[in-house]
Amino acid sequence: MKKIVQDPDLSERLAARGLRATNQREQVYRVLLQERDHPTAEQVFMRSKQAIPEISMATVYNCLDALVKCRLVKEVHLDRGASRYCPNMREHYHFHCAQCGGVFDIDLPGSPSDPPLSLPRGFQPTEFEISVRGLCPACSNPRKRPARN
Amino acid sequence: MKKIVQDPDLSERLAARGLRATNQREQVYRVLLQERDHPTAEQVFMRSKQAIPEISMATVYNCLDALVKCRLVKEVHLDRGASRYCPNMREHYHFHCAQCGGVFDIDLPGSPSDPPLSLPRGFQPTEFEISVRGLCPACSNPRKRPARN
DNA sequence: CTATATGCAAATAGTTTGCCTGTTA
DNA sequence: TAACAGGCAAACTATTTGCATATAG
Repeated sequence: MKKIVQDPDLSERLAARGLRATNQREQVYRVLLQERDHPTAEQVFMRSKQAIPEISMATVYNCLDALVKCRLVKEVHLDRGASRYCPNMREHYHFHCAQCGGVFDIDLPGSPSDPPLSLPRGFQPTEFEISVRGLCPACSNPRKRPARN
Repeated sequence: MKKIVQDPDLSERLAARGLRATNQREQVYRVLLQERDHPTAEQVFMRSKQAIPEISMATVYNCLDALVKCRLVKEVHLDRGASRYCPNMREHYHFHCAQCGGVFDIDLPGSPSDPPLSLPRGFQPTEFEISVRGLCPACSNPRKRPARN
């Protein structure tokens, strides 16, 4: 497929990170930016197919890996199961609702790039991954809005 | 296999949680308590075979699940890849060394069962999982002790 | 004696790889 | 036009399941 339309903004963001701007990469990134619900690779695949029907799962994985490696996207691991992808690069953690399955970004208190936890002497942290399970506001208040599932 | 030896301490701990005390369960739990290096199911399997050569991988998974469900053991998710298992039930988080691969338990500051993070109004946390990647003391100080890998 | 656990093998989910073709820079 | 990306199918890793037999309580 020849490249038909290219989104100059997305192309530039990719190029700025040293990534070739292909339709597939732009589409995968666009999908992540559009619905920030922390989709799995499978979900990204489904959504991307709407614009590029011939896209393959392997390409979706390749694109996601490329976006993660160049730090435009974060890979999120909640429990076992499929990795989820998140284009929010601010320091934040994830709240995973046990009832509705929703994943919420929650900003860390304190100044950015300030370690959210103190570590014993000698440990040099490079990356934090924090996830909290429980009930989100809607699901913990069933009178106001009954929990779906 | 008839049960030959039973460790009264482990049996009781299992029974106290409503679990039948089988040789396999005791052995799996014993393996976790002996070397607290956060082994994968595969590693638990290998070590358990030394005492019970006929133990199967499916049984190891069953035992681990049972131990996790009755809250004698925690399942730990570092990056993608195999789940790891940890018999330390104090509130703590994990430091995963990017160099040597070691996993370290680090106690949370503050009083136990005091939420380690503040959550926005309405979120009801039940479980925290915190992992930090980086270099452990030995690996971040290569002059004193060069990093293996 | 009965509910539950084990062991085996086959099935599944998620992800990765090899290889050939197509496209970007 | 060379290096890199895409598509397809097969491989792989971690885990789960179905079912017949064995065992704990």
